[in-house]
Amino acid sequence: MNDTPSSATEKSAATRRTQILEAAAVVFAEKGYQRATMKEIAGRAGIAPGTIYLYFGNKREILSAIVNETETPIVAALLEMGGLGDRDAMVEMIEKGLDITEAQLPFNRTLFSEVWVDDSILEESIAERIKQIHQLLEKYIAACIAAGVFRLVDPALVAQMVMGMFGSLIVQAIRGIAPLPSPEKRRALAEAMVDLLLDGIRAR
Amino acid sequence: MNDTPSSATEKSAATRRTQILEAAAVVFAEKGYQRATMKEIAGRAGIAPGTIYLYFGNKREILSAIVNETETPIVAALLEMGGLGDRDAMVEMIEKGLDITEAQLPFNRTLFSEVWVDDSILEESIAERIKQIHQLLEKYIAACIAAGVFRLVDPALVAQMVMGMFGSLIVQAIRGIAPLPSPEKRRALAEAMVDLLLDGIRAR
Amino acid sequence: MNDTPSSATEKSAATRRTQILEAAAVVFAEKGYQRATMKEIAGRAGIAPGTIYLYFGNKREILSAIVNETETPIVAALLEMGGLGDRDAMVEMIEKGLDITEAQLPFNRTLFSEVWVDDSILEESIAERIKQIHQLLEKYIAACIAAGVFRLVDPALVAQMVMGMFGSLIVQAIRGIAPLPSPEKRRALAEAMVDLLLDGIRAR
Amino acid sequence: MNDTPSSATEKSAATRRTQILEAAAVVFAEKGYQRATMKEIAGRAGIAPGTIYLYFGNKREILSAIVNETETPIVAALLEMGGLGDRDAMVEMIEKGLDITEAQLPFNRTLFSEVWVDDSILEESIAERIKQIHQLLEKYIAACIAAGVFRLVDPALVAQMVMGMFGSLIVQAIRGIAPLPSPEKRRALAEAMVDLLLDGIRAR
DNA sequence: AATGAATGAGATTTCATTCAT
DNA sequence: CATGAATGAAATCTCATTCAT
Repeated sequence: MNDTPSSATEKSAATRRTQILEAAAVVFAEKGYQRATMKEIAGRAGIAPGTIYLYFGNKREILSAIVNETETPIVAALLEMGGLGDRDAMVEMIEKGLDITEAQLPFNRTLFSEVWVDDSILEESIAERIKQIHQLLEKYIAACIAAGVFRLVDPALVAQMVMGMFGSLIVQAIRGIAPLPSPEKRRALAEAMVDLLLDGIRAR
Repeated sequence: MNDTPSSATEKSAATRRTQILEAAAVVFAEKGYQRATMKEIAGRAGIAPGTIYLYFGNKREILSAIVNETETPIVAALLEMGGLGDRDAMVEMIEKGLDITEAQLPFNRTLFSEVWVDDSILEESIAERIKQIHQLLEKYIAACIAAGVFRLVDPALVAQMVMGMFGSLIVQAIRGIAPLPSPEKRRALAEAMVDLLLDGIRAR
Repeated sequence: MNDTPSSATEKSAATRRTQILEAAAVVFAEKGYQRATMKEIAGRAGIAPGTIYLYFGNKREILSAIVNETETPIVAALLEMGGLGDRDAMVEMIEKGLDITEAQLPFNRTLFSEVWVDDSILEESIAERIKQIHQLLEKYIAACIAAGVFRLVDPALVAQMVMGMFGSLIVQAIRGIAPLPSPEKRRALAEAMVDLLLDGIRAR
Repeated sequence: MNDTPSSATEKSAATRRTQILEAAAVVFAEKGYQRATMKEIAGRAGIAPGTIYLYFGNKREILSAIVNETETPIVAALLEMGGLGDRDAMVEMIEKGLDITEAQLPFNRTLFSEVWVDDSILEESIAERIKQIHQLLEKYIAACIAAGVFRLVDPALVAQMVMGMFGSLIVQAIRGIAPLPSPEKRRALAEAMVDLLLDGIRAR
């Protein structure tokens, strides 16, 4: 029988593509899009530079692929969220968001490095997703208000605030300033966040 | 052998430095650090590329200078904040923050484009400032709790949330997705943010 | 482990070679030698790139083969030409030359694109043929002079002029500036050319 | 006073441009456009590769510049030609054409190597010139016919034949197969060509 | 014999940096 | 001090050729 696939040769086309995307995501995350070189991406993927061009037309296309082909499970999670204004549902939602965030760290780091200055990618993909999340949140909040569970606030503003809260966590983690809390502590964090959001900070 | 200052070209060393920094900040903001060329910076500053090297050792040094020499009036503003848990003081603080944010948009955009992937600059300067702001906020919140104006929350968490809320506004403005609200509307926004923070969203 | 010839893929070695040469001639004609890629040649031939190397050592060898293995029916035609100084024979010859020229357009275009700068191929093959044609023409003209049908002119010069006349037609057709005249008009053109050559343009 | 400019530094912008064009013309003529490398052009011009890009946007632009900025004194010569059907005028014209041809050999060789497969350049510039020459010749011939000096021939056909005659000389010289005749012999050649054209080859 | 994915040398082009003026 | 032409290292991308299957 054959020996275990040890070299780059033994990969299907789909696998090779993924292999390149994964290597690129890592390098982009480390160096940023501009500083990342095709040579380094190839090296990290264990293939020759030219090989990349069998799967992607150019460097930019790799970035697009990363952006477009990476799933956003956060959206799926939001869609499934039930229980209007239910504290437990919200806590679980936030906790799930933290888990997803951790899984997507390299992806997010890539985004922030280059997409930031590339309007075409931003407009096409990222903005779209952010808007989607924003709208889902807004709708949920509006529904809670209609149901009398939340008081009369501006749903758009609250949605943005919630995303900002999340963003601050992501940014820190991406930048390595502070790691995301360990899985065990995430429930506590999620509860604190939800309580803050629900009841504010004013003493009563 | 000529000596009489004949044109507006005559500048003191300090002025010339500033002139370069301002031009660079604009170009960095538009193109990102990597895509910005020394030629364009020089062009925008109205001088020759070679001249830049009389004032800065290399391109990176210009970025460092921008980061390090740009003031952060937000810190000063925080230090002056009085009135523990006073709604009006908080509203005014937030409003002032929005004004400062607008004034610093190009600077912030520069940061996000490159500093993001440059640990040396980040660690040295940016993180320092962010921590400073964070600590000031945290201290203020802790004081409010001690004074019995805020209920017993985690000051660090609240500080981070507040910064995240702000961040979400800044990010949108930097990216041009949505402009900052006009000065007239800022007070209303600030009030909504403060009320949200103080009382939460739960109906009562 | 399959073996039964199942498709039209089965070709004898000679046929496969020809198949490649034909595909290459077309691609060379369209793109020029340098711009033509092995992949495109393979694609046009309906085979894989690697297969080409079973029949040719490298790209250049394909070009050589095209040049060397393509017949020059013009030479055969010249050899058969009879009737010293006979207008009809000359007209028919020229007409035949036009037909052959049309049939060889892709081949000629290939030559002009690359052989032009490749002395080895030029010297080996092309120059040889041109000289051959030149000499046949020269000999014919000399014979006509000896027979008293042509006046005393320099046979070499006339041969070159005749080839130049032809060349001007070929070049235009190759370059697509003006198509070769339609078969019906070719006789008229051939007659005009022959009359021009025989009697010149001076009014008498 | 200063020593004679020995290095590449001592050139005005216009001279540097010309210097690059001349080097490129030589390399293009030797290798053809595709095979010519920027590195070699730079080497031949005695400058660094990057310097070329201070004067030309890309490789193709160099070719265009050669094509467009090279004069065609042949047109000027044709315009000045007097004496309808006058043998001496025609002889002188042809002789001048041979001189010009020699002076433009590298330029012409460049054209043939690449322009051949580049329709954009061909259409824009070359075809234009060829047509111009063709029309001037045609007009001249038509005038001679009208004046009764030439018999009733197709002016377009004769123009094309004349250009073909010339072309055959040029091609040989460009390819190095046979040099152009020495200046002393050019008058004899020109006379032979004119006589051939005027009186044909038929014995009388 | 045939395949076609992989290779990697080499080409074009960019741009931070230098230095003679 | 200031200039800006020149540099040349380095990046992206192409494609003839190889070779395991």
